[in-house]
Amino acid sequence: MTVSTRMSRFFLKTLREAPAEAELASHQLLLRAGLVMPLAAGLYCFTPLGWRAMRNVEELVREEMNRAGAQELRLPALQPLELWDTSGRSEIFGGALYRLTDRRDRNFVLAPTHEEAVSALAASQVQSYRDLPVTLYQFQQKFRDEPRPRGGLIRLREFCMKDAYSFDPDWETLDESYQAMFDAYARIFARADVPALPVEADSGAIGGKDSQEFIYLNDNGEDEVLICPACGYAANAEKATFRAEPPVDAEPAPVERVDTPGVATIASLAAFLGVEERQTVKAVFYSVDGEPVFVAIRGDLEVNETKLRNLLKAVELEPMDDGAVARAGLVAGSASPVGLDGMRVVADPSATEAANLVGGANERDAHLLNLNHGRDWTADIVDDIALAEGGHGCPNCEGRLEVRSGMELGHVFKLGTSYAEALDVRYLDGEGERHHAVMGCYGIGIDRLLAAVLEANHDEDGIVWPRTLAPFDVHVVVLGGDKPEVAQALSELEATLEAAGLEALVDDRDESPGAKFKDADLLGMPVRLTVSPRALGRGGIELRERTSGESDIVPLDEVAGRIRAGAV
RNA sequence: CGGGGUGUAGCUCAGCCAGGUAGAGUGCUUCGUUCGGGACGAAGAGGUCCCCGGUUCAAAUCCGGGCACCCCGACCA
Repeated sequence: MTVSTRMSRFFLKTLREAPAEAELASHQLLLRAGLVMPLAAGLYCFTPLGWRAMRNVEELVREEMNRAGAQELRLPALQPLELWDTSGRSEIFGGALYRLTDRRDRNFVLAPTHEEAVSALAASQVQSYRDLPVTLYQFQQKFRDEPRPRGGLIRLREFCMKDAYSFDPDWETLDESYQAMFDAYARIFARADVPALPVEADSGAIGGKDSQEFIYLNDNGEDEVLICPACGYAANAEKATFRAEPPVDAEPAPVERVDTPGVATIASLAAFLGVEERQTVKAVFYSVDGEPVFVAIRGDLEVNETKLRNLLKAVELEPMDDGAVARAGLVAGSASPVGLDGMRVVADPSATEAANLVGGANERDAHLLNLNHGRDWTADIVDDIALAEGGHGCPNCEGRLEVRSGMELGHVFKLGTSYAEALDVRYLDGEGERHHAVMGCYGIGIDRLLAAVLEANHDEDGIVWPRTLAPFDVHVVVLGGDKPEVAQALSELEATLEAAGLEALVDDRDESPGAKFKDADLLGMPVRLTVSPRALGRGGIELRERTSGESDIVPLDEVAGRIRAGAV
């Protein structure tokens, strides 16, 4: 049973102008339409109208989770710090983790995510392979002490996430659980009218295998993705690989020292010697968990710090400051992996596979010609640590990569056994042998999805809600409400809508017609019904579609049917 | 955490340079008129000029310190 909501009594204020703080379209609309009110940086109050929208987004996600066979549960947001020490993530999360103590000085955290808690729960429940596979999910507030919340609901310090976790007996069945979630995500974003592109993503230092993000390509996004228009390859910049320019072919020649006065960058070195940047080797220095690391990569490429961090399983990784560089005996601008002592050397294959590269001599204003890996220097670790950039070759075809920005709306991730090991999620197989469960995790930021829905569904007049997410099915504008025939028609209309299960927002305020129409456009319900002497004189109610702007006079007894016909 | 910007009525902003009664539009209240795309008139309510300190006879305004918010960057399972 539904009851229409009277705007004269509804807790809602719209704004004629957007507050100055808002830049993104979604942020402006959220404030102008009165869906949210900022309380502090990264923290928002949802008004009754905004909360209806949030609940609809949540319900859409819930339907698809249930359809995919996941089971809803609820885990606490407040958790003992000990749990996070057990998994090792109190350190990994660092400053982003909200910490607090209780009255007995015991340490707690406000959970930024729930792998630990769900694993602890699974550990207590899962015993046999008969208990698997299982996928559990919840809607829960997450707390992250973000250094810079931004963009309205785009990056928050407290937000609602739908987080799901799958537990499988092995990697093969995990593939199925993962695919079920992937498919559910595709349906969710399609139904929410937000175009989301699945891209390969970084799986982080915690281990794990496949990981994909659903990215809404948008100029205001925070994430960079590389896509190949030719074959459709798409990957987060943190993860992307590429086809580098081939090295210049040459037979190894003897090392030769040259004076290079004033040369301290790859560009100036290449220009000075008249060679290409890909014929040089670049040195970059990092402080990795307190230890200096020398990174060598071909001169035309940049280091991907995420790849490097994962490779070294580093918690803290930052470029070395000038003082640390000097203390390590390195000469910035002319550093060399040749004769380097007491320091780990990590190299990208681009630097080890090319012959006769130009590199630093470890003294100011001098470089060495014809450096060859294996002969003149040797890296401790050789692996892909190169950053893919726009214009690079696609790894899968002959195309060229393009850089686009986008918002991460969802993330699906094959975690593996790391949490199962840390928190002891084990089961007995058919032969009586004990194994760790293989996990996957799957997240969607509900608030951010709501923001993306607004980014993707608005025009110059305001919001254009997708039918599935609109806070109300219809927006009824009442004109001349003091006239008996209008009051009579309105009351019949409300009864009709109620009987049809349609939720209505009824603008019965004492406002001018223009003001009501403007608000109806701003609030963006899919259908606007106008009850007025004029429309009644023409034989019914005016029905106007928000999407097309087309309107029609419809007899009262056909209104519900018309609206339904337009619905999915 | 680095760089930039902004803080004056619910909202958008002016006033600050050059110290002296705190303003406009919009919104809100009341009355009347109006009634199909943010109507008109009249009367009203509404401010810790972000905070603390200093200079001065006098500070929204000048000086010092802090805080908050926004944007860019760093960071972001």
